[in-house]
Amino acid sequence: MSGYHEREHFRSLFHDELPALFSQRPTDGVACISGGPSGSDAGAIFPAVTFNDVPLGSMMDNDALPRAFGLSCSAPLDVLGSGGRTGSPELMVDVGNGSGSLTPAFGCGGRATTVTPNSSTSSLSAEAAGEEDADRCQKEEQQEEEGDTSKKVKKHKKQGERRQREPRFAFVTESEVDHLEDGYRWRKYGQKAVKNSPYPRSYYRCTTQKCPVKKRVERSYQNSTIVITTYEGRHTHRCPATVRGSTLLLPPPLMSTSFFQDLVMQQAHQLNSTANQMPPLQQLEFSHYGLLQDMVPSFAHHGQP
DNA sequence: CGAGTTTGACCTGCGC
DNA sequence: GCGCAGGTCAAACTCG
Repeated sequence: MSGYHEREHFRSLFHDELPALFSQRPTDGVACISGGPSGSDAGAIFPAVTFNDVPLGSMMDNDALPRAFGLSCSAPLDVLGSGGRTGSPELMVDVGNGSGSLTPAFGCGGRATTVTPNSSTSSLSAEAAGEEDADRCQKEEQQEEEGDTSKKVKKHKKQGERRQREPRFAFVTESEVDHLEDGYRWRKYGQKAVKNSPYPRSYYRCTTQKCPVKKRVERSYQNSTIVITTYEGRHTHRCPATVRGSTLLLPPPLMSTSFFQDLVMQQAHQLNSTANQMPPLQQLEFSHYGLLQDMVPSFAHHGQP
């Protein structure tokens, strides 16, 4: 089977590229990338939650995943994705601090019929960045107190407001198109050349008012057909594509969203309660059509104000 | 004319 | 402290 090699291919891709994406590696009590230098699960066989016919637009609701796994923004979380060339989007989630792991993985059993015309493969990764924010906020506050007058042009921070960096989720997508259609509207606000890469990195912001979500798009310098899209933040609104009525096209749920969420939250709870033990990998095998479609739009409403 | 893109300058964090 | 690289801003520009 080629699946293993494909998975390894993307895993190595992540190891090469994600350090750049996730340059601020958490240190204490946080998760490590699957199979990474931490070696937490270097040889692990990832359990699979399988779904078919995943609309990428739904997956792109980056808010869904942390909630799907019962994690708050501050939860230590790394999600590592890998996938194959044959339209096999996968999602791997590692939760823990190296002393344990919770690794539900989404594997797609082949045909991925996406709503986007320009994607054939996608994967996902995430990071939490709480500690860094604390430091940053402290420094910002300090700067304000000191009345820094060297800022000639602008201040990035709002007065009296702590800036928090949201969790990030990186999709690795094989595509000829840089900016993948994901159902949301984005406005490009910057582009930077990336060191050691011939391809620039583009910065996008959700155009919806007061929506803080940003995303970065860059190509792999190793494989120019691979696009790495990193989402940051939570959408404060529904996916425009969904609002337009696409939800009516979704198949009826065959497994309840709450069931899945409860299951994963239960695992997370188990992990927390056995912090120093290696929890058994639990395998979830869902081949039901439309599981994620059921999961994601529903989660998109959880925790909304 | 409004929305989106481009691009140079500036800010920030981090390693040395 | 300095330099580098990533990230962001905002004016200028383009496009429909």
